[in-house]
Amino acid sequence: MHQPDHLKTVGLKSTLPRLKVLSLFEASKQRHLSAEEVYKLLLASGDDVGLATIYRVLTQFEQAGLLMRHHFEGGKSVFELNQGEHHDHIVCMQCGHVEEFYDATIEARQKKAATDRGFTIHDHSLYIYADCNKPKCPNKIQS
Amino acid sequence: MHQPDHLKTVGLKSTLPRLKVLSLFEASKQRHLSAEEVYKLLLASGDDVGLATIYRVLTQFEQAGLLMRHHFEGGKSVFELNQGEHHDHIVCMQCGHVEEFYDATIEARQKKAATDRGFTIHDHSLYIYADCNKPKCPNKIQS
DNA sequence: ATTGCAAATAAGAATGATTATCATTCATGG
DNA sequence: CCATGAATGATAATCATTCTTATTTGCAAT
Repeated sequence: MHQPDHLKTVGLKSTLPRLKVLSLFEASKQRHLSAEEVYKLLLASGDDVGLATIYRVLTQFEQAGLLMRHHFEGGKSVFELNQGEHHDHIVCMQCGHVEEFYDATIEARQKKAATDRGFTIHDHSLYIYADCNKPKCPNKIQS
Repeated sequence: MHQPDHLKTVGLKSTLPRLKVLSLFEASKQRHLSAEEVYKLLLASGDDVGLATIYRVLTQFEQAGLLMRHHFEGGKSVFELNQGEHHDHIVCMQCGHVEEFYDATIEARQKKAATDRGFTIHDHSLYIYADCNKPKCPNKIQS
């Protein structure tokens, strides 16, 4: 998926903490992780990386375009691997399950809404909050 | 705009702090206010309401449907009067200027995206981050 | 291999937003 | 008017995040 020196190609030195964080995102079943979750997962696998470093590295990865930051409800940021294609999110308010979707019409209408008002669009965030109605939905938010 | 006992109709006692906060939103030129801003504006007009009360009242108003809470970038919540019609927001990243818009197509496509995946939609948030390109844009975020 | 220095790290203090606590005060029904 | 429960305000607590600082590391040039 990544060359060992992929970090260098984005202008970051290949340090152990950064490699650990990156491979965690590549290996994890959960696409969306918060700083706290990354911290705990690394701890659990024996890699004791300071929480401050996690925050720094996540921010660096975001700036480098490796990760994408999302502000879901709840005041904490979650990150996901930026694997090319843009998409928006549907979040289940019961179990926290996240599904991604992309709708070209929505994208186009957004651009139009912005340019019609003289704005130059930089970015946008669209989150749909819903119930997933899955039988497996544990009906509680996973922290 | 509001009957004097409008608060009662939503199950809240008509207390001074609540009336102050409500009329601030009704009077203010800025539709979007944070807790801190409400606090300072009330202070400035001689009404010394505790910050904790502001937070409490804003949350109560949100639950009562009087106010709508938004999570813009920057980690703090902003509130606006819930005056019926739903709309989304374009936020200028330079000056913080906010404009509202409504696009029926976007709304419809969102509903479709959710139901197509078996979700029951509860709510959504769509923020477009952009440059407003206004000559008056002071090119810095207003805190 | 050694040195030097910028970059990176860990630890914890500091910050900013928000919530919890709790004694006091207030609003409202009777 | 008065009791009673709700609301308030001052303050402490909490939570996520950022900053500070001392220390360590990467790595290129000796």
